[in-house]
Parts: sequence; structure tokens; C-alpha cells
Amino acid sequence: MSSTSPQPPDDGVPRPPEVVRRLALLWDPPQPSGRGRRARLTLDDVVGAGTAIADTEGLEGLSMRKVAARLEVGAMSLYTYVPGRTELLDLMIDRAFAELDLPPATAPWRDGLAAYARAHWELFQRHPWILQTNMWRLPLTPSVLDAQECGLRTLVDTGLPERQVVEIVGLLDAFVRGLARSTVAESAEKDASGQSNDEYWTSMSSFWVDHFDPRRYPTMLRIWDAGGFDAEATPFEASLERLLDSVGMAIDRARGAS
Amino acid sequence: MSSTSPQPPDDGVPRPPEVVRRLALLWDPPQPSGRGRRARLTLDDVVGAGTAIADTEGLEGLSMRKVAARLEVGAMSLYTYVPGRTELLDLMIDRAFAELDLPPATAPWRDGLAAYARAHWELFQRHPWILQTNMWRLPLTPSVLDAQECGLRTLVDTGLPERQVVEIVGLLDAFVRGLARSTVAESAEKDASGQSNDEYWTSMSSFWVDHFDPRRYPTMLRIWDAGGFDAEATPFEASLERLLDSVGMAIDRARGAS
DNA sequence: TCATCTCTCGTACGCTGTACTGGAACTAGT
DNA sequence: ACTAGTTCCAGTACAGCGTACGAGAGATGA
Repeated sequence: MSSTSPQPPDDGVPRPPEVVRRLALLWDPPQPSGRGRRARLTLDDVVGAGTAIADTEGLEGLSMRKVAARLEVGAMSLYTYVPGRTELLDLMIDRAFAELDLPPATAPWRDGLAAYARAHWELFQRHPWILQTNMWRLPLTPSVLDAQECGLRTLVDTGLPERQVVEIVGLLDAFVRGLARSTVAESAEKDASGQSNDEYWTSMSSFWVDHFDPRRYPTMLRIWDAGGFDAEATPFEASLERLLDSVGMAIDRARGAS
Repeated sequence: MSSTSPQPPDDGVPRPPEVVRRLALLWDPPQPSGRGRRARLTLDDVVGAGTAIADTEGLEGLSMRKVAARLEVGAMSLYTYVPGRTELLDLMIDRAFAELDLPPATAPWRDGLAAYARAHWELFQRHPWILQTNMWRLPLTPSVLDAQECGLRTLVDTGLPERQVVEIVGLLDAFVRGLARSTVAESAEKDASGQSNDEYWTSMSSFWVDHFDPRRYPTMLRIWDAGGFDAEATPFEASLERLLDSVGMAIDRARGAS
């Protein structure tokens, strides 16, 4: 999902140890070293507990103390498995992206790209907290790169210039994330906070009664009257098809030009 | 930018007072009531100070204590102007969206929609913290609705069914937000934390040397070798044109069908 | 057995948002 | 000019957060 830019190897660069540790934890899961006291938990237990909490309470409800409590462990014990909250989140994201049901390399580009988009869409429904992460740079994580690789692969043999492949996958990612944000996560939030659903509705109704000025917003009123806002079906599939159409146009153009 | 859904007025619904207060603060700015002690600050001072801090330090650097310190005022004094941090953020967002340079109603749909998208794009460059807000529902704020009204207005007379107008504006919003997230904010973050740029680069290089497996990610390697990743020019304009093309197709289809 | 290593976790520090409260400053009415 | 009414100011305090530190517990290799 993230836009990543491979760099040539450069051995002369100093490496801050916390960066190295962070990456090592993701790419080389630690093997238990016989010696010393036995661990009560595994790294996966910790990541799983964090995910469970974030799934139900959102990212703002995820605290080290809560994770520890769920595992019936002292708060500071977590820090033997994970350097800190940031790295825990990295691992949670990796674990979540590993769940993606990615299309096979053999799929034709349109099917593959649609499946790629839907897989992410469903992932964001299961784990809406991913959309709450800062995410203007997903972590450099195995599963995240697997997904990225898959997305690029669907288009790399279509004749499009490489730069445009990157651009299109980025556009698709932006689309899925953005739409998931305004649609999926909303309902998840409502479910989580129980009465929040009513409260939100109330806030809306209070707004329309007290503050909405039809003269200031005539277009919205007109669209409302025409029923344009009550879209019980999410516009995901329709918008996706539109997007894929435009990708098809770009491919045709590229093939015509070569 | 948000997807809003007007509801019919319903006077029988109870209204939680904090919701009413929150909306009132946004829509009916408080007039000073002659009586009592004179205020040292205005609401706008507080919102401005908050915006200034968020612009330079990001949203995680915005705390009530810092805002108060910048205004040379006790922390608790802020609470006479603003019920809490949440509402301060609402006001900051409203103020930011008021800066949008929206296209006139007379513009042809393609120019208008492009200007609408670019205005948001530039706004997110000036105030990247907006992208950090939860934002799976922008606040019901005058300026936010102005923007939404403008976006819908550009398409409402093109012959598209109302539902599709809403869908397309939503898609465009998602696109701009998503791309801004992965592009704009990244550089802003680097500027803010100074050495973070080097550090990030270092982390990358460390990654490519130690962990990247070309056999696992052949497509990424291939695209990298072809120079597909070194896009110094942001793909915003190119992707926007592609998106507008697909909107044009939808409009032609709608006109042909009617 | 004992040194060594690793995991466990209580305590503590600095940060956050904000409830409460007493006091300061100002105006309106008399 | 005085008082009553009203508003703003801010110190203190509390619960929650991430996590640095260090003492103790449990396991292993020599």
C-alpha cells in the first residue's frame, strides 16, 4: 500500500541502532536462545492481544497497560518482547496485511487489480484501526511489501511505462484508503461506542434544525431532495469500476503509442 | 470534503447539551456580553495559536498547555474559550477550510473540479495536520460544507444522476486526501523533525542492505531498475487528469442514456 | 554449586486532558 | 460610591499515558 522507493545499497551510512532493531524484529523474528528464564509469552501473543484491543476499541483505546492486562502480565513485561508502542504497531500492521487474500500472478490485470483493491477494502473492514495510523508511510514490513509487489505485478506486463504503473497503484491505494475511511470506519466506530450511533444521529438532526441554511447550500438541498445522499449501497464497487475503466484507457493509449 | 447526508428535521429528538454547544460554537460565534470581566483573548487567538503549533509540530505536538504557553496564559484559561481539545480541533479545521480558494459557480465542470481538487491539495500542503485528524467524518462546519457544496455544484448540472455526483465527489476527495497523505505530509514531516530526513534515508538503506530479498520482490526490483520509482514530479496532476477523464466518460454515458 | 543470562514487574518521571475551586476584574443597578 | 452579578484567570489535582531504571526470579552452562 505504501509508496516505496528502493535505493541502491550504500554501506558507508551509519545506522542508528533503534532503526536496525526495529527492522530486525520485523524481518528476523527472534529465536529463543535456550539460556535464561523461560518466556511466559510469545511475540505473537503480544501482537495478537494488541490487535484484539484495537479491533474493538480503536487505536486510541490501545495502551500498553491494557495489552498487558489482557495477557495477565505486568505492563513492563511487554518491553521484553517489543521495544515500544511504535514497534508494536508495526508488527500489528504486518500481521494484518498478512491476512490479505491477494490474487495470483496469473490473473489478468483487471481481475487482479480488482481483487487487490477488494482485499484491502475487506482488510480495512476487519481492522479499521489501520486507517487510524499515521500512515503517511506504512512500515517497511514483509507483508506490506508483499501486497505492494502484488499490486505492481498486475500491471507491470501490460505495456504501461513503469512510472505509470507506480502511479496507478498509488492512486488505487489512495482511493481504497480514502473511501474506507469515510465509510467503513464510520460504522465500526458506531458499533464500538454503542450509543454513539444515536448520539451521532441526534447531533445531525440538531444540526439540520438549528443551523443548516438552505440558501447557503442549495446544491446539497437539491441533491438531498433527489435522494442522492441515501446510498445504502456503498459506492465502492461502482467507483472501482470507473477507476479500472480509466486504467484500461491508459493501457490502450500506451499500447497504441509503442 | 466529508460525505454528509442531510436528514429531515425531527423535533422530537433529545439533544445532548455538549453536542449543541459544539455546534453552536461553530455556527454562532459567541458575542461578548458586555457584563463581567473583559477577555484577554479572542476565540480566534486561541484557534490561531493552535493552528500555528499544529503547522510546525504536527498534531501530536499540539497540547492545551503549549497553546496556552504560546498565548502567555494559564492552561486552564483556554477552557473559557473552548470546551476542550476536540472542539478546538473542529474550529481549527473550519478555519483552515475557510482558506480554500474555491472555483466560481460559473466555471465549466472540468475546470471547476480540477480547481476544487487543487485547492484541497494546496490546503493539505499548508496544513498537513488536517490529514492526521481522525477524519472519518469531518466536522459539520460552515467552511467544510462550503467546500462540499462547491464540489457538488460543479457536477450537478452535467446531467449525471444525483447519486453519481455524490459518488464522484467522494472519490475525488478520497483521491486527494490519500495522495496528499503519502506525498505531501511526508516532506512536511521531514522538515519538521530536521534530521528525520537523514534518519529515514538511513533506515531505508539499512533495509535494502540487510533485509530486501530480490527473489521475493522481483517486480519491485524490475521497476526500480527501470527508474519507475524516482518520480521527482508528484503524480498528482497526471492522476487528476486520468480521474477527470473517467468523469468525462461517465457524463457522456449519462447524456447518451437520457 | 555458582556465575550468568533472561524474563518479570514495582516504582517513578514527565507528559497528557481537564474537573474543581477560589479569587480577580469588570459592569450594571442602586 | 457601593454592592451585586457576572465573567475570566489560573493553581492544584487526578487519572491516564509511554517508558527508564533496577531489583528480584527462574533457568542454564560450567
